[in-house]
Amino acid sequence: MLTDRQRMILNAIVDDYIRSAEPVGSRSISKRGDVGFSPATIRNEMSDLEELGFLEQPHTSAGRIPSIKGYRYYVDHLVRLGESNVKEITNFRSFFAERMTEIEQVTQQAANILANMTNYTSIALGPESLNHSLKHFQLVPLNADTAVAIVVTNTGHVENKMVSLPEGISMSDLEKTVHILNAKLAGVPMVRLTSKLYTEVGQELSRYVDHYESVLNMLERALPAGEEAEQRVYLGGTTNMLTQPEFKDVDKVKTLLDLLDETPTLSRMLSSAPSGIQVRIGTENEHEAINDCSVITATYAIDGQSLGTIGILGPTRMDYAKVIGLLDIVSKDMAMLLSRWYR
Amino acid sequence: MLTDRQRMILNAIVDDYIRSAEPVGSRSISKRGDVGFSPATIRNEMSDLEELGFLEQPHTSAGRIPSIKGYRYYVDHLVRLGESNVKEITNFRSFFAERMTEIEQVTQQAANILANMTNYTSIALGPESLNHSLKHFQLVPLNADTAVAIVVTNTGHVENKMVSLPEGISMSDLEKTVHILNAKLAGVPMVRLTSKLYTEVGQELSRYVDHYESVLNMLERALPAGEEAEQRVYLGGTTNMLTQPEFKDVDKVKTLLDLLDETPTLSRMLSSAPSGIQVRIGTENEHEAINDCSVITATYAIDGQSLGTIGILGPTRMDYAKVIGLLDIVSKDMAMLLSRWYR
DNA sequence: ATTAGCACTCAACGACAATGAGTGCTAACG
DNA sequence: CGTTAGCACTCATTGTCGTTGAGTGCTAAT
Repeated sequence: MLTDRQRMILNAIVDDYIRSAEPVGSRSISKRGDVGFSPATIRNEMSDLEELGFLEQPHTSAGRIPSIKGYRYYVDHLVRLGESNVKEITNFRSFFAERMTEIEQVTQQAANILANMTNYTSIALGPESLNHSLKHFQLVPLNADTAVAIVVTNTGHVENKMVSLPEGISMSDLEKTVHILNAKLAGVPMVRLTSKLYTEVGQELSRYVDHYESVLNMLERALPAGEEAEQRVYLGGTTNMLTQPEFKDVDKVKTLLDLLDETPTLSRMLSSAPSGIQVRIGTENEHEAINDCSVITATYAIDGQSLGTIGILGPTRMDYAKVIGLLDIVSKDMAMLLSRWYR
Repeated sequence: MLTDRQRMILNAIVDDYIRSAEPVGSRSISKRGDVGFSPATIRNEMSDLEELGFLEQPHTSAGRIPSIKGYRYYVDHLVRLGESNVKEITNFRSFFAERMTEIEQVTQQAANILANMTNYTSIALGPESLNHSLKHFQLVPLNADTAVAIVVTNTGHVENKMVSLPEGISMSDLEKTVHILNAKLAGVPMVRLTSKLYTEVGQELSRYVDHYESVLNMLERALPAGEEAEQRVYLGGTTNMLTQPEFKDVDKVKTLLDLLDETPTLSRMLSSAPSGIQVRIGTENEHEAINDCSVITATYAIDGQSLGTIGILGPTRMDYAKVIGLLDIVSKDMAMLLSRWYR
């Protein structure tokens, strides 16, 4: 579709624009050296490239900037993933050498480090706790009518919630209840807890415990309901975008930051990403607020089971080579790191 | 110190400036009606007020704006806390009518609502968990060498942490350990846990459990260490500031948002607030990033014991009357709401 | 096919005048 | 004597108008 020379020129323009954030003209390309043609020749090619939709001109007497289509071609065919900064990677690994203990911490840290290394904003989606299974359930009564319900998953994730106890329930009944629940539901996937509660626990409960219906009701409220167990979203470097020249306008900043505050939206955005690395450029993103941003996501997995997603949000003019390389490595590292929890 | 007329004029200027964000001139004051003098007279007074340090002039041919000292006088002597928007308050209360179950949720919600009502940024400091005492301790083994340690306080707050188990410890020893710890430390204030661990639990443990030293060591890591149990900070309306005209400069925005990301700094800032309502105007704040902001904090307490602090961060030109009134009511409501947990 | 040459376009910048909101001062007024 | 009308003055803001220079597109020469 494109001649070699056109590819070279497109590549040069995108590279230059990524560095400078300013429209690049024929002369500066010519001077770079790697395209050995005169400005005039390059101009002709640029004109063609514009006609083909790979370039745009902010106004007649300015240089060219890549269009969405141009970036897309660059990402798909031109970007070379040079040995992504070795120093930074070892840096990343050393951070995690001291074994972190909480899965949440690991994810948050990874997000922070990625944001620091790239100077863009990072968004990480923790492992879906719905894939986990119940390890242990516990009720800690605080006083006569309230208790804390605690759920521990096989991965060490803990959720807790306050529940009000059925009136007049006895301590021993409470203990029996917890015992039965653990006996029957340990090992059950989190998603199926509520349904299994009725099929498995119900009758057993009715045999040993008074008012078993209200107890059952209480238990249902105590267990994390499928929907509300939203995947947690971790953000890193939210303010990094403010250093990018494309965000010198406060209104733009506000719409972006407001989007970043909407956890459910982010969650949906990332969880819809396919496995492996995906690049969504400009208007390829659904949300208008980031129509001049790009989002690169990497989903990591163990044995084909997806564990989580980590993404970088930057201006369309972002350093694709660096970010893709980094995400590739980091996502693989994450999978390794997390494998501890998933044996 | 000031004549009645000067007070009236100062009040009018601050009010006007708070509304308009623009230097206010003698003519506009005169037209307001509540100061029945000609522009010329007002000009003379304004000149005096400037000499006294209550007003400032951006440049010779502009109106006046209040100085820090001017705001201070306004806050201390002039502001009238008119029945702070009844609708908004009932609004606030109805939000909490449906009893929230988690103390964290309550605080976060309060922060969000305050931010919405004021259109400024709110910062809330949760109740210090250090005042709480141990209700229940639990170890849930995940596999042969790791377990989740769970600590429940008397207020229903749950902390959890992963610990690696001493090698080759038996299940029954683990159970004994947990049992002993609960027997000995239930009711002990969180701050004293670690110290009591050695004095109270140590020898008991040595009597019943093998390798009791490594077990003790593990327990110490499992309990929340005093320092790391930082008070949690809840933010609301971080992006609200971006709608304020004083933040049309992205650099300013960045320094502010960066400050808001530093949880420990915020925590220190709020926790140093005295009981009751405090107003810190402009440079009265230590941090340079908010030298043109004001922070109003309210600390709420039950029976003289401070439970937490809630604050509003806005431009110096913020609506003091509204915010102070609101904070006063909200902080009292918070105390009531939380009293449930602290009986 | 490539490139030198040239006319043309247009954002960015600076100079300059016009505008007008606001002041300070002086003199008049009740 | 306190108040106010009048007036000259200041200065940020706005708009106009060349100038500059980076960059293009086209044509003709190589």
